[in-house]
Amino acid sequence: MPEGHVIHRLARRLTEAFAGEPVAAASPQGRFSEGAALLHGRPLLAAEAHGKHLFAGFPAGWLHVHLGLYGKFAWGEPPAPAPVGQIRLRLVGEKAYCDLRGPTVCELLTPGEKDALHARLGPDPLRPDADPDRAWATVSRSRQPISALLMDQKVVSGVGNIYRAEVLFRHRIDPRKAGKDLTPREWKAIWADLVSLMADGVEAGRIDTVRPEHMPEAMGRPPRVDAHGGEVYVYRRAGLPCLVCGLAVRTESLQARNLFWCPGCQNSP
DNA sequence: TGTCAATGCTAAG
DNA sequence: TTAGCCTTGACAA
Repeated sequence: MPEGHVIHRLARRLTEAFAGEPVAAASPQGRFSEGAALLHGRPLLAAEAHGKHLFAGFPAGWLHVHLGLYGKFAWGEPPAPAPVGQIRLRLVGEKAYCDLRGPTVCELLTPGEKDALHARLGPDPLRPDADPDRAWATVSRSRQPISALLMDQKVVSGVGNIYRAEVLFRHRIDPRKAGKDLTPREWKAIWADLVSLMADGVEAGRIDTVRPEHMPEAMGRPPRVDAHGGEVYVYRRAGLPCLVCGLAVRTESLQARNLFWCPGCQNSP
C-alpha cells in the first residue's frame, strides 16, 4: 500500500535491519544484477524517504526504489529461502533479509542524481525539512482543482489517492475547488492535517482518518468491517452512506485516478 | 480457473 | 489521453 507513509516506514526498517553491517545483495530476477553486484558485501550507510521515493545509501552510491502501484518488500529472518517468482532485489543481513518485487524503479544513483531528484519533488509532510509555503506558492496560483494538486508530486510529495480523498473530506473542501480559490487558512489546515495523519500512518502502518466521534459505534451504528485495512471516510466507499451526513459517497475518474468525495459535506457553492 | 481493479508513474501518441 | 509496467487480492464462474 505505497503512499508516502509506507516508504518512510521502509526507510526506517532498512536502517534497523542493515545499517553498519555488510549486506549481501542479489537480483534473482536478473533485472538489477549489475547494481546488486556493486552493492554486494558493503554496509548500508543510511536510508531516507522523500515522498514515495526510497533512498538507501551504500558506498557504491544511492539505491533508489520507487514501488509504483504494486511494488512490495517482503521481510524475513535469515537464512533466506530459494527465490520464488520475480525478485528484483534481495538484501540479506545478519538479522533480516528482504525481497523487492515489482517496483517501477530500482536503480543506483550518484549523489548528484539524487539531489536532482529531490529538487523536482515538492515538500513531503513527513520530512522535517518540508516547507509548506513552497507548495502554497504553486497551489495559490493554480487553476487546477485542489484534488489534482495534492496528487502532483512536484507540488506535494508522498500524498496518494487515499490521503488526498481523506484530507479533503476532513476539511469539507470540495475536490473540484481550484487551488487559487483556497484560503491560506484552508491550506494551513490541510498541511497540518497531512503532517499529523501521515505521521500516524508511519507508526501504525495503515491509514486511519476517521475521528472517534464519527466511528460507527459512536454514531450508534454497528461496527464496520473495512476491506482495505484502515478506517476511512470516503476512499473506496462510493455509493455507501457518508459517515457524517448519510448522503451517498460519490466517485469520479479524474486524470485516470478514482476520486471519492461526499456531495453533502464537500460542496462549495 | 479467469478477470478485474489497485494506494503510481512514465513514455508514447 | 492511453498503454504499459508486473503483482496481488477480491470476486465471478
